[in-house]
Amino acid sequence: MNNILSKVVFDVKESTFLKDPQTSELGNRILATGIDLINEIGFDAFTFRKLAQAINSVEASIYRYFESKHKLLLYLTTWYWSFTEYRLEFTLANIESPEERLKRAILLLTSELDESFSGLNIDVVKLSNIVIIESSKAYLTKDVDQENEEGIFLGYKQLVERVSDIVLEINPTFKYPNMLVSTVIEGAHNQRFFAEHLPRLTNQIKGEDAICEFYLQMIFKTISK
Amino acid sequence: MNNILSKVVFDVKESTFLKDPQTSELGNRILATGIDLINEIGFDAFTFRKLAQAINSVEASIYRYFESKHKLLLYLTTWYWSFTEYRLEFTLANIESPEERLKRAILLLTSELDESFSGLNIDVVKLSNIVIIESSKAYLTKDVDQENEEGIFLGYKQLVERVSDIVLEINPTFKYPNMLVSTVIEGAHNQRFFAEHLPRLTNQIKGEDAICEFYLQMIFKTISK
DNA sequence: ACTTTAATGATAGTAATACTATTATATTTG
DNA sequence: CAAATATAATAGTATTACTATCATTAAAGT
Repeated sequence: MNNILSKVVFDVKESTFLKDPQTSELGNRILATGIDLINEIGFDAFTFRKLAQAINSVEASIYRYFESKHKLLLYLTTWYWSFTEYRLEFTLANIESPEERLKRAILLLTSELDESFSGLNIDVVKLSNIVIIESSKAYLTKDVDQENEEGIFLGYKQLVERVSDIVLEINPTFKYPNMLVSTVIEGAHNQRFFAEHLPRLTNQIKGEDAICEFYLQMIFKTISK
Repeated sequence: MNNILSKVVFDVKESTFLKDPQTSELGNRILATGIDLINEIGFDAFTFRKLAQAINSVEASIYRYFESKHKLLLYLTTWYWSFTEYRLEFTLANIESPEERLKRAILLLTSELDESFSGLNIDVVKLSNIVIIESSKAYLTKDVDQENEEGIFLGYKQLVERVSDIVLEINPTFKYPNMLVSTVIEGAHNQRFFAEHLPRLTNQIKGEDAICEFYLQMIFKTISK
């Protein structure tokens, strides 16, 4: 799907930015180098001052795009969900069997992103690592309710509901589709993190992607009648 | 189990504190009021200055107990895991059937803590809310590896492995017991948070604790042959 | 009772963070 | 060519996350 991507714009809620960073060169540098830097030093140690230095600019200029580093994180995660939903639609296109659709969806949501996508100024491999480690910090705050009202999490909810709908196609009486899907998405992030840093909390099996395998089994068994 | 608790000491790794807060009056005030304050304003807005004011003391005194607010969070979460493991052993005592043991374990890990436990100077209901919202921030940092080496997450791993062992009793060929259990623990936290703040990511069903029900079903179906 | 020690309080200070404001300069657009 | 816009440069503020020093008080040892 590589070169199609240059023609696609991924939705990001306007309330995450003051000025759309994709519309200027500086804005794009903020995104690209921001992703690099967060990846390298972690979101907690990341500051706009450090980012400004890395792009040979100044703090004040970055603040014209983003109110705070938290808003930048929201921007990046919502961009990622929009990107993921787009990939999902591609993956599901022309597939009829709901079981096959669900399988493909779960694989997409749980596997490691390692392909590079040309035509994007955003390094999605690095971004997906940021999402694994930092995205929960985007909502685990005292501002969730406010930000939720502003619609910031709409993309994430849509993604969850899209997959939930496939679950319901397979088993219309299953009572917890959203719970199942959000458990899988967040769980897969956690397990990737555990595999690298706290391996006793997970299981790694040589020659297979245990995380994908586990969640595939889990989801199909759980929704079976 | 109420009054037994006053005789029990829960393990907390020494590397989380400089001076054991449970051994002094000020230390205990730091814990009790710290929990209140984190609960109220959230960990991000929480500072030692604010805590010092709340207990009529000074920042410097708190720093004699904890190196940083992050270490205090580690202290609280490891205390909580130790407390949870203790409750788990109580809940499983004298129960033989592994299915019943697993059921009880899952209920304990996924249900809301709302009983109060006398004989403790720590408000475990508030602490469990902190664990739901903030505990993942304790490990989602660049210091995990270091802190893991210091043994800080041992209690959590033990808890996971204890429940994993029951899973293996029921199905010795199941390949992903730790993954399953850590998915349930972290998932239950997420779902409690979603139920309150991002309800479209979960499913709520009148008259039942959907979170417990879901994870019970999920776990038993997933490990079935 | 007297002395040492330990624990806390009071105060001060530093470097970094998370911003806001102002002005100057360069670039684009109408 | 004028007006608007974007960025850079500089400065400044309040808060955070600490560290250091010294005085006071309380407890413990002899």
